[in-house]
Amino acid sequence: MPTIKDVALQAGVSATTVSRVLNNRGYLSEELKAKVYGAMKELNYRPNELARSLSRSKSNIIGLIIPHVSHPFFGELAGHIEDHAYRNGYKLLLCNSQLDKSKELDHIDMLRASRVDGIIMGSHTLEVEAYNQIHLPVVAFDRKLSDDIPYICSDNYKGGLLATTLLVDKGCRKLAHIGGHPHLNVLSLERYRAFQDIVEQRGIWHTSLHTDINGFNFHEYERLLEVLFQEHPDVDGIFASSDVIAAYALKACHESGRRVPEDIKIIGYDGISLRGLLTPSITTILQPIEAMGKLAVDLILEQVEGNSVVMEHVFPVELELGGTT
Amino acid sequence: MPTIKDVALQAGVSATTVSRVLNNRGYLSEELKAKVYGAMKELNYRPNELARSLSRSKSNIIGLIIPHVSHPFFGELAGHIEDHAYRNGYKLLLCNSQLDKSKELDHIDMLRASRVDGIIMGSHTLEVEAYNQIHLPVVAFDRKLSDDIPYICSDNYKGGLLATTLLVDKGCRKLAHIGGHPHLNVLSLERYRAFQDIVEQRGIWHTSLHTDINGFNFHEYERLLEVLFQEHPDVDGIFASSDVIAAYALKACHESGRRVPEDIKIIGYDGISLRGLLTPSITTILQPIEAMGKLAVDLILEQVEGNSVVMEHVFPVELELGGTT
DNA sequence: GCATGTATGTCAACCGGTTGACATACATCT
DNA sequence: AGATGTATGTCAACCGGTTGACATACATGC
Repeated sequence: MPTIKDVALQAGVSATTVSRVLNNRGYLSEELKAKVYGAMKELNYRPNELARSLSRSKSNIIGLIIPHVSHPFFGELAGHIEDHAYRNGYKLLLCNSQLDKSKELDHIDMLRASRVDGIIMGSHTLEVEAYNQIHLPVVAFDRKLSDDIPYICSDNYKGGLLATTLLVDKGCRKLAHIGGHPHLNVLSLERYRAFQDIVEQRGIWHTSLHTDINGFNFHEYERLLEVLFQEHPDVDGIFASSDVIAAYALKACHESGRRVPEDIKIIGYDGISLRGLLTPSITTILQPIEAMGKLAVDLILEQVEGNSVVMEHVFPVELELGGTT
Repeated sequence: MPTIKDVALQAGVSATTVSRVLNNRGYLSEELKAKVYGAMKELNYRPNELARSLSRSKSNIIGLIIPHVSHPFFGELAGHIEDHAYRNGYKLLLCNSQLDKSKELDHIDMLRASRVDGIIMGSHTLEVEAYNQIHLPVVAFDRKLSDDIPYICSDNYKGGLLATTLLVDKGCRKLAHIGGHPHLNVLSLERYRAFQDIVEQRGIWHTSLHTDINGFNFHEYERLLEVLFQEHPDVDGIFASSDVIAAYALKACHESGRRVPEDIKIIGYDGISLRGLLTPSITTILQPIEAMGKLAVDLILEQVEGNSVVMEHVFPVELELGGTT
């Protein structure tokens, strides 16, 4: 690959001048610019971003750590993040943590070594201390990591309220909740808190199952549903904390001869675009995924520019009625 | 962030020595290593990968260009590629082309400027010439770009054969094929060729619709199905060139009161893991997505190491019977 | 006639590592 | 005693850009 010196030679100017043209600094005649750009084109020259990043101490790379891109929710989120980063001249380094602590730590280390300008954490299986030592712009999804790491989430409590209320109002009397492990300190647990508040307040029978709602091991969901129907065959309403789980619940109902929504009702959470693909389409709580991804990038950029940012970003949720309620 | 000089100072050795320890070059006593590693730990030091990459002329980054990660097939593929790249000490720079020529070109340019060690092309909307000018290790999915760019695909013709034969054998007499645009020079068109060969050979009525099978605009699929059922309400078999399209076909059938598989049969292609989520689960042609992603990374690594590689990699496909046939 | 703005050039330091060349010193082996 | 292996050090060049300092020269305005 040609270097700036090759371009300088070709154009008959100095390397400094080429750099000036490249960065539009100082006085530059149209003539000179044409000459330099011409030489670049002839040599098919691209400035070495590694060298630029090194001398500027800025890589224009954002790191993204999520459980796994193959999970529909995170795939969509990652897609929006890449789109928005690209529009702002940033590149995206993608990391799947697979919800494995050592992998997540490795990835954080690697991103720091790569001198990314910031990290978006969609996975956070570690202790808060680990995140405080990053010393880089960070944005977290769905978890408050510390007082100076901004976080983005949907209005989880409200979403849980809407979902549970709908099930109860539609006549469900034996409710099951399927959500994340309580020991993971994520904000989506608020959905469960809302569920509990409603069922207890209305005196409704309920049970709750826990799993990795952001995991990628979909077979676990199938087993979970099996267990649920075995232990509580007369459950008539399920609030699943992700659309993927809701989809598996729907499938389990079909396979066990339960009619949805007549015998049992199901509501999910997330609003992944694949929700419309199912029959019946699942009732769900919509999170504004695109806006959330876009904001994550913006919050990194603001921090990169040294601006102070608001720490808490709660996005409104919306109930979307489908055919499962 | 501390530099190698800070570590050297802290450990009371020279920067060269620290670099030696870091890269395990020359004679090093355990004592010295302990001293240097101790200093690194104290300072929370991470070598600057930008500087290393620059001086080694090797970034350990692989670029991946796909239509969009939010498309389930490419999300899964990207997931496996990241997993395997990570295991080999490589990082992944993710790019969504959105099947837009200028975006794809921009991304190629950007990856070249970032001095990635290789590019995996899952999107290729440009003319072959554009790819020949990359002058970097490249691997393509589902398209032969030139004589020296290795490519990976499934046995498309065989897949098309299996799919079409199944529909015919199960009694379908009015077949529709939904696949990619013929002007895109992709190998998946072989699926259509197999379809044509079978239906013509057996003298079966057929029609064909074209769309961006790798696109992300799922609403287009809905419109397409609407058109199909309006123009040919008596179609009794659909071969969709992706599972996502098959899923939309299934949905359209449900909504229009068609019974699947009694009134109409559907078969997809890809074998995305979400296929099991639908009811009935869709019959499909399985591609070994994980193995294909893994090979893409391996082919880049082989080229990076200067080894010659086999150019054509056709993976076997498998028919998976679901409930839609 | 001098200040100011425009247009280009050279030189060297710097970003943070890597690497080859060379020096030194001690231990061991023959 | 000399060769060889082990262990560390210094120095400088290099990767490919960026940037500040400084020099020069011509045009224009007052």
